[in-house]
Amino acid sequence: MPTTDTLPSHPAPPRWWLIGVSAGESAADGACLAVPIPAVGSVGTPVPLTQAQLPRFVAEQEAQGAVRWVWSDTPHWARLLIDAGIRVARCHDLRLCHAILASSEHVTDPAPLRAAAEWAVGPALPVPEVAPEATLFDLGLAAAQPDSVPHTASAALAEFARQRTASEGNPGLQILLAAESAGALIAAEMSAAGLPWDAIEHDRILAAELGPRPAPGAKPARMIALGEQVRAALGDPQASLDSPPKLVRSLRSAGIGVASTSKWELMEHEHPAIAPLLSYKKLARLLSANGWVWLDEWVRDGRYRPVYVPGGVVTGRWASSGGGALQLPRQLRPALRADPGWRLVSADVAQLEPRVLAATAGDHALAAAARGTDLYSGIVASGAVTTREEAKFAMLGAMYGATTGEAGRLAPRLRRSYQAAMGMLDRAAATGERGGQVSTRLGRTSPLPSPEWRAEQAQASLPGASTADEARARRASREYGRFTRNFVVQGTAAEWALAWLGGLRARLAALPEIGPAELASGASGRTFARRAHLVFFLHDEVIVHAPETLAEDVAAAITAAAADAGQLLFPGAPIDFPLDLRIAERSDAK
DNA sequence: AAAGCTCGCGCC
DNA sequence: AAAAGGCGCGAGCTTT
Repeated sequence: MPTTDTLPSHPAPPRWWLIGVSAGESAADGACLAVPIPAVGSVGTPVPLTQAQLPRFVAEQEAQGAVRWVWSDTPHWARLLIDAGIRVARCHDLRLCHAILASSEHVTDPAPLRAAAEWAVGPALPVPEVAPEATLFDLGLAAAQPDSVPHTASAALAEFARQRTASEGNPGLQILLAAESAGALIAAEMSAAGLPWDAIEHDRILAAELGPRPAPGAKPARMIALGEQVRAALGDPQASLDSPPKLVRSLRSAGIGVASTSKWELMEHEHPAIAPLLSYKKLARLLSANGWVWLDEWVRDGRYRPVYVPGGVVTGRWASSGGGALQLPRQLRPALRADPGWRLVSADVAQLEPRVLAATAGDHALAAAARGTDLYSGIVASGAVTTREEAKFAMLGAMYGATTGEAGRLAPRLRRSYQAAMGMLDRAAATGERGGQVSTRLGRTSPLPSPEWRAEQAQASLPGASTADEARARRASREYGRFTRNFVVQGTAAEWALAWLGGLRARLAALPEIGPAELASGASGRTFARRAHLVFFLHDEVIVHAPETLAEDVAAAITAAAADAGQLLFPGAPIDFPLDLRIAERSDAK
């Protein structure tokens, strides 16, 4: 396998340029300003540009060496560049970075950032501090969020200055801001490129499960047949299977004592109606979530284009909006298919979160268990538990705060073997139970609990509090502790994944473009038709669409980027992040 | 009619 | 199989 061990390092520190809308009186529609920022606190002479001139200007600057583009909102600005075929190496997304800094407990004076509430737009809103003297009027103002951040150059310059001050002297935060911004670029590029999708294979999978595509509004044949079986077994020809409340009533009249229609509960009962009902529910889910309607709406010209929302989850994970990109059922994986002459290079990290836990906590015993490729087998080998399944369940339970059941029973054994890791989790939980904040490795900070949560805790500690008040408050307290316990692991894992993605993007950019002869027929108009590019990212998994001739190089780049990410977050730590790598025409269902 | 809710289940 | 963290989405149903 060819190696890509070293990246061309930046010959000079990146230059900073800010791009914004020109707000001058004489500014025509679409007039922009590019403002050089030669040093902290200084601003060079702005360059006026039309929107049409912008891509070329950006490309010229990129050609002269590393630039970091500062802008209000990546989807807004990157789209112009991507459509013009221009790739930027780095950016600084003011909206996303504002969200991180305004709520970070590592920023000494967040007040100027919090006062600039016009930048607090989007899903990763910091929970506003509610001062005791705040009036309802103040709260109303704080709650009224604008639809988008300001795009003017002057507003962006002011916000950038606040952010520089806030992150000064904190290299962790600076890495996080860079990684978050790289993620925003990648999300925009992945939406533009699309995930190569074989609609015919998708239809084949649907037809095999559901029967041929029915007329609009009609139920597929297999669902009709299963529905009849269920109704016959229940002895209730009118039973509705699509409304949980009605279905519960039908099941109870047939003597099946369920309180809900969840499959876990259904599976506990022996009745001839159960098996066909579970099959029916599975098919109904497939049809409504990823059926023919989804295919028509989301797949065009052989590409599925989901909308990713970087920073959409408080822990730093991405969310998605529309198309359900983060919930694609494994069943449909075979519909992911490379273009002719291309390959899908897929990689996922084996047990990312426990590895991150071992590295963050500096737990040598857990790091030793992770030494091989399978951390859970390593835990078994250490003698803490007896089977791999037990190890997995106990570890997930420890990170999620399980107290009962099998995971709760196994917890003490992990606690003995991995004191540092479990101690870190317990401290994070204790902080959350008190209503405090915790932070990830690089400094993303958990939100404060809501004012209602605080009121509930305060109520329970009053002299006249009822036992019910106390029990409710304790439950809410434990719940928040489970959240902060998980936050430190999930959030740091999300940072590792962002660093991996960002590093991979840089390495892919260093790979050659393919020549016109290798272009797939009909592909010349596509974005990224000539180079290996990211097409999918899901928490601990990436898929790169690559020309066949470059597939091995891409695999090496993915591996090297994973090693880089580990060193960036945990320099010198004795932990690695092994990958499951596959090069194939189709993504397999695993 | 639209908006908002819960349920259930897909992903990690 | 186990029930513990983070999500998005569609369907049904209730409220406005």
